Amino acid sequence: MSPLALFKCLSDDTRLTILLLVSQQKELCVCELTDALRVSQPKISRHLAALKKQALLLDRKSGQWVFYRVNPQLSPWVYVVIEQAMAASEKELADLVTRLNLVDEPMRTAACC
Amino acid sequence: MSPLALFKCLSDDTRLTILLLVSQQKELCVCELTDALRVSQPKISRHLAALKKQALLLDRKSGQWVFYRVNPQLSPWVYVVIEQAMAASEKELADLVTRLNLVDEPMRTAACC
DNA sequence: CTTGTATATCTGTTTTAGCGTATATATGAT
DNA sequence: ATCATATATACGCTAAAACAGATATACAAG
Repeated sequence: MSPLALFKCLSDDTRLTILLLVSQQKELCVCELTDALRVSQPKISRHLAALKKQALLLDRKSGQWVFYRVNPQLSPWVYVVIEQAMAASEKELADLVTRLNLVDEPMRTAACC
Repeated sequence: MSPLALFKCLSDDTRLTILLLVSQQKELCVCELTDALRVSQPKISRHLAALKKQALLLDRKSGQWVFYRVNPQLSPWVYVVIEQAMAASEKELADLVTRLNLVDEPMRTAACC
C-alpha cells in the first residue's frame, strides 16, 4: 500500500474513526460501529467497504453479523502511522469507547452481536 | 493539528510529494518544486498555500524567491508520520532528488534561486 | 413460509477538491 | 519608467467524494 493510498483512506472522518476504534477494540461488528459513531448503517457500510478495498480491514462473517478487524499483514510503517493517530486522538477515542460499552452491555445481554 | 487535518493534507499526490521533498531538502523555492515535480507554477503555489495554511510548511521570502521549509514546531507525532511516509517512498523520492539536482546546478550557476 | 434483523449496494443529488487559464503583485534589472 | 522573472490568487469548469433514502440479500427465528 502506498502512503498516498493510506492517507486518502484516512482523510475522511468516518473512516479514520472506524479504523482507530477497530484497531483499539480488536474486532467490531457493523451495528456496534453505527451505535458508537451514531452514523447511519449505509454510511458505515460504505466506509467499511472502502477500508476493506484497500486491505486495511478484513471481515469475518458470523451468523447474521459481520465483524471487522485490522488486517494483520500490513507493512509495519502503516501500523506506525495508525498508532500515532491513535495516540494523538486518545481523548476522542476514549469517549467513543465509553459510548460503545454503554451500548454493548445491553446488546450482549440480549445475545446480540 | 488533528490527525484528520494532517491526513487530508497528505491525501493529494502533489501536496504529499512537496512535503516529502521539502522535508528531505530542508528548504526549496517554488521554481525548484515546479521543475522537480514538472507541475505548473499555479498548481504548486496552490498546494503550497494549503500546506502553509495547516502550518505544515513555513515560508521565507528572499528577493524574488520564496523558500519553503517544514515547520519545526509541529507535534512529534506529525514528524513520525512524515518520516514513515518518506521511508516508504524512498525510491520515488530518490528519483525526484535526482531530477532536482539536474535542474538545480544550472540554476545555481546562473545565480538563480 | 413468513417475519425481523444485520448488512450491503444502488440511485440520484449535493458538496468538495482540483485544475487550467488568466491576472495581479512584488522584486530586480536595464 | 519599463520590462522580465518569481510567485500568488481569482474565476469558471470538471470530476470525484460523500450523502440520504430506497432497495436487495442473507440469515435466524417462529
